[in-house]
Amino acid sequence: MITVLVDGNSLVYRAYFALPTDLATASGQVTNAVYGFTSMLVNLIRDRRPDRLAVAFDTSTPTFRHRALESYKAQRDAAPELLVQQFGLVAEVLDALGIHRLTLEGFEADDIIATLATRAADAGDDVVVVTGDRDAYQLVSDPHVRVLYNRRGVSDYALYDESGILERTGVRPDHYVDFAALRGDPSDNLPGVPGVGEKTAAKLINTYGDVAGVLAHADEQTPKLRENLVANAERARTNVEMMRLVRDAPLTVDLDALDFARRVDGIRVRKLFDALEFRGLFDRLADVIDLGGADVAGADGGSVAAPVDVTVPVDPEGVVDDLTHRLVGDRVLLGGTWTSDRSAPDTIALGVDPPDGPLRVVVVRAALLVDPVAADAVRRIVTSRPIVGHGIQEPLRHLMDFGASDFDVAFDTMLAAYLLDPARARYEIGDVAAWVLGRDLPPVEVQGTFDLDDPNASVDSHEALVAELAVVADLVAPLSDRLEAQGMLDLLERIEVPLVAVLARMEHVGVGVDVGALEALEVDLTARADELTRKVHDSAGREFNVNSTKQLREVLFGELGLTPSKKTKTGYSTDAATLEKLRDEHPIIEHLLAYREVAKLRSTYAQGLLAEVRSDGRIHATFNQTVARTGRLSSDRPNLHNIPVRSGEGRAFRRVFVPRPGTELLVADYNQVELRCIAHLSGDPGLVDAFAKGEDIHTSTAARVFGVAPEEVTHAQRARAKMVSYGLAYGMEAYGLAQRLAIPVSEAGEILDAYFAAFPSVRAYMDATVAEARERGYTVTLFGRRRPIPELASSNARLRAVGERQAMNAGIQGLAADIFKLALVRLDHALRDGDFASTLILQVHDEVLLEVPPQERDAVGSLTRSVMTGAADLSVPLEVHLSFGSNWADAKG
DNA sequence: CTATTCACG
DNA sequence: ACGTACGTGAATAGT
Repeated sequence: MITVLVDGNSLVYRAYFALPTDLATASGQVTNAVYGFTSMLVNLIRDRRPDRLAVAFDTSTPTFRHRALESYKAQRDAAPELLVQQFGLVAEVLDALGIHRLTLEGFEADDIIATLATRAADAGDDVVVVTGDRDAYQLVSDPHVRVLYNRRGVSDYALYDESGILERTGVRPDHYVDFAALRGDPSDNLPGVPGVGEKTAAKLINTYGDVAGVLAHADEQTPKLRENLVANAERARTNVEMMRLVRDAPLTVDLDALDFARRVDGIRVRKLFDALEFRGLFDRLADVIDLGGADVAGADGGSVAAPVDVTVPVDPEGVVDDLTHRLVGDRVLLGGTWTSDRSAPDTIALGVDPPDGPLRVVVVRAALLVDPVAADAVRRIVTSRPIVGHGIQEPLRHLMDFGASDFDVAFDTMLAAYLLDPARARYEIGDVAAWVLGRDLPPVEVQGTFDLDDPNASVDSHEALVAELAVVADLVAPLSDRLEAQGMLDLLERIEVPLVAVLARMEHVGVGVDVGALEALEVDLTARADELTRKVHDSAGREFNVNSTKQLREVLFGELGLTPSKKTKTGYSTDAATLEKLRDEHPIIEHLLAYREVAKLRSTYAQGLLAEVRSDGRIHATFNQTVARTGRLSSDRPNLHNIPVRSGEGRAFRRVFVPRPGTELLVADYNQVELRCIAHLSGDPGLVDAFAKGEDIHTSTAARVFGVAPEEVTHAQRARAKMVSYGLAYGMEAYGLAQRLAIPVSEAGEILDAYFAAFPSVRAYMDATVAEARERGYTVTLFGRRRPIPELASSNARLRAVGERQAMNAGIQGLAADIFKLALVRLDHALRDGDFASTLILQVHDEVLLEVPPQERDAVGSLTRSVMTGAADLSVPLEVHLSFGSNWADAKG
């Protein structure tokens, strides 16, 4: 017997915030929460197949928790009006679906669920509690109960059993309440013990068993922790009472009354869903429960299906057979699906498109590739002929796990689409098909063989994959034509396409991390963040969430009466530049700035990077080739392009990036590549000359701008010149320069004027670039890369100014990106052609990291330098700085 | 999901 | 009078 108990309040609340409130009926009734909740319910019925099902809600009467604590009451009263008015509709949906709604005066939905879960588990049911409230973790102490926890949105769930809770929280479910009481729960508006986070709370509870035990042993803790425990003992005890769910609430409903019929009055449901305008939901519902015939709708259009010959081999021998006998052709189509964390493939799809017959596809399930014979067959196919696909980087990265390494990528439809319009948010195959071919993904008529006993092997489940390969084959020619017509085919074939395998290899290899050192940083930063939080609270005279700009605003500009400077959309800004100006007004500012720095390092870098370290002790980030509108690459999961370097404190994180044993790290970076691009593009004699002579560019710029001899240039003048040079690439104005240099706008204006007087061609270039872009509607880099700038045609002057700055920047940043990409491709090829063991592991816009065995040090050093300096032939030389080291920080010196 | 803040080139 | 430097990604709070 499967009993599913849903916390209605929690999920309706989640749905409301997950979906936009412009989801409404024609008459204006907002339905986002009802819609989201109903959708969750349908999925729940589909995935869990409940025999018993109930949804519990809070009532408006106060409970013992409200009586105990004022602050507890405050938060519920804050529920938005647009949400409150949807609860009635939620009830209507549940009634129409024959799902029991439960409420109990004086108790919350949680308590009803705790009580029913306990009863059902005692009766031997398998209980699944569905909620977005972590308090429910405590219920998993019963082995018959699991929690399906809504992490965020309407579809991101995790199912926790006892070991899941332990893994997630660090404590067993029966310890959860005591753990949470120490740590506090912001979503319940219950603060915990200051200085005690997840880690400390888990350690304490696992050592002493419960809050009482921890308090009894407060003496044995470090002085600060002891002090905090003693001072907040009462709060911790109260939290336990607040968080402990009631398992014996006086519910009169009988378990058997919760049976879920799975058969409803379809007409009634249809009427309600029609009124709510839930068309798609009704169809989905029809798949999971019996609507008594009300779901019979007219057949849809029915376009002609392209025949595709698909096989899904069920064993390694089948893989070998199908690949060798069925995939005979000149090129191979490649696609696949993978796990959501991108750590492994689920399937690899391989196809051929013979000119005289239907597309032939073999869908290989990744599980079969553990067999070396199957893996070898796949490897042979993908390394023996040109590859065509849509977003090939991902499958290539996974294929490298199975030993494939030399790829000949012929065409990638995703990259082609990106070059044609780099401003798109997504390049899904369906979007590109609609855009280029003017049609949706074709329905495919699947013929072929598969194992009837294995649902995972069914051809149907691979339909999308097969349709993708079919469309890819159709897209190559039209995309090539368009690129050719726009002069970008070369850019695709000579830079973007060859780069795919290079990036896949870098992702596959990953970068080594000293996990111990990173953990030590986290511990240290956590202690300091806690300390600084206390100092901020002390200075403020009260506790508040320092991370909340809203609360911080109240403290700084309300209670403390400090002077705000700039505004954001929602109120006064509290950013670092603002705080910096207030430094002398109040001691809280110094603590705040210190806190911000430490908190950033802790959350984004210490915790963020640790979470990304794979079991091989390395981080395998993704390098995106179709994200940045300028042609740059971007990095995510994690972003390795913004590892701290400017502050000494942050630089510690570069020390944890280490080469694999037996190798050194080589860092090669272009010297002032964007400024050199400006020099080349503008042809400014002064700038070109300075670079040609190998002068320190910022010093010689300062000399010209400030009218002094180069050896007379002061540090401040050089710093100002540097700021001007870089600001230039972005279209900076006097105001912006003044802000950054903390000087009057008039003075900044004089500096800019002096700059343009010294380098007149630079201004001419900027003007010409903007004019050309306005004319064409897009900019073009030296390598032919285009960037549309629609803002230039806007009637809004502000938007137009934005477009002008983008136009100025696009040619510069884009050229630098093109040069760097070409260097990466050539360097990778040179290393592999030369049979070096050295490998590329990371790139950061103008910098590349390699792991180099000591014996290759000299050869790879000079190879890297020559490839990078030779990547483009500009009117100024490209210079490259090389350094070796045992970590990223050392190799920067 | 949006706004704010902050890390990098 | 108004805004004021380009391009990214991640964490957090709050709606």
